[in-house]
Amino acid sequence: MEELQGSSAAAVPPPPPPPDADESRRRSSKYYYCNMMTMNDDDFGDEAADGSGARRRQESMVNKLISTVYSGPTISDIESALSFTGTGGDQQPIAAAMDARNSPPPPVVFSPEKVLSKMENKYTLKVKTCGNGGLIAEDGYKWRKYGQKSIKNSPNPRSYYRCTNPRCNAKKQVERATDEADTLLVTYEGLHLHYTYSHFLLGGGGGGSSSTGSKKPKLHPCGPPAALQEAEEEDDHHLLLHSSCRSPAQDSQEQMLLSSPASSQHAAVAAAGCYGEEEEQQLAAPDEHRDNNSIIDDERMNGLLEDVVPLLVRRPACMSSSTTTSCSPPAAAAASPSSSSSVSAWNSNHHPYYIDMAILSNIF
DNA sequence: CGTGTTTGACCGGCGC
DNA sequence: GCGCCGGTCAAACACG
Repeated sequence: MEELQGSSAAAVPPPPPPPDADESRRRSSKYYYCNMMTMNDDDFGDEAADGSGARRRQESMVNKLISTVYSGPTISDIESALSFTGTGGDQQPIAAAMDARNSPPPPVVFSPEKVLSKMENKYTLKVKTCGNGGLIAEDGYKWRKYGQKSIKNSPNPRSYYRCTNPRCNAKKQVERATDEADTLLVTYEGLHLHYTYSHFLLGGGGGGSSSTGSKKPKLHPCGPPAALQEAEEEDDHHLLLHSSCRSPAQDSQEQMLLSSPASSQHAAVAAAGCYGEEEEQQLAAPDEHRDNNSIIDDERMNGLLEDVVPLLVRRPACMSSSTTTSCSPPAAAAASPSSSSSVSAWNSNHHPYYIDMAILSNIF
């Protein structure tokens, strides 16, 4: 099992200290996670007894689950960070998100440029290559190489990649580890403000990759889940990125989320200026313009959707995993889209809160 | 012909 | 101010 490198540990803000040793123990306990997943109403005390129904209980459970087993920033944290307007201009966005968890939301004075710049962050992941020497950095995004540099004191050159989406500022640097020939150090910077390309492909019948799928798949193709499945079958050490592990059920979740007026991520993206003015208006009042499905389709075509949350938040550790088990839910769903068990489990909670179960399932 | 890669040049930050 | 270094640009090139 690959672990996040020290550099990544430095890049990713460490979780806040646990309130007590017992809490720390429980947080690190898989047993606790399992118990959380099987909690009944009694576990939530007043919240279960206030009569607000299963929805509230689900929200409570989800919030409690996240706040307990996932010490990193969450969707709501990102929202809080996006609306953060504190005077500490140097404050890291993730740190802001972390702080936001323990403080009431500040007044919303939105500044897209400021927020987007604040959201820039770097984190380094250690990625194993596959046996044939190729890179299995199937992170679901499409990268364009724009430079390569030989680095001092390093025998291996560093390659620079940029997301091909013109409205996305995500970048990454790839270099081979000096001490481990089969390991690549991938440094991500910036956010993807769009779907993963594999997400598109799920609905497109697979085969090929994105709009330029006919091109040769070199270092950073965005292979469809089917390709990932094949790769997985070929080599147990292949990496399966969360973003490449989307299941049809996830699509369903996202569509449901997007259909919801309370789609906070939509709001975040729209508010961040990632949509055009017309798009924002349509998002604000979709019923006045067209049905939700057409909106979703158009937005997919524009490549701008819920992926405002960086991989850092969504599950960076997945990349550092050398096994496929860490992504088992989506991987299983991708491998067997018709599997009712995996899909139902993955889609068991139709909830307006977009809880990426891959995050939870890969924490441990 | 469109798209992506390669690679030398250029630029800015930083230390001395 | 100078040189080093990392990051980016952009023209040339490769590929399907």
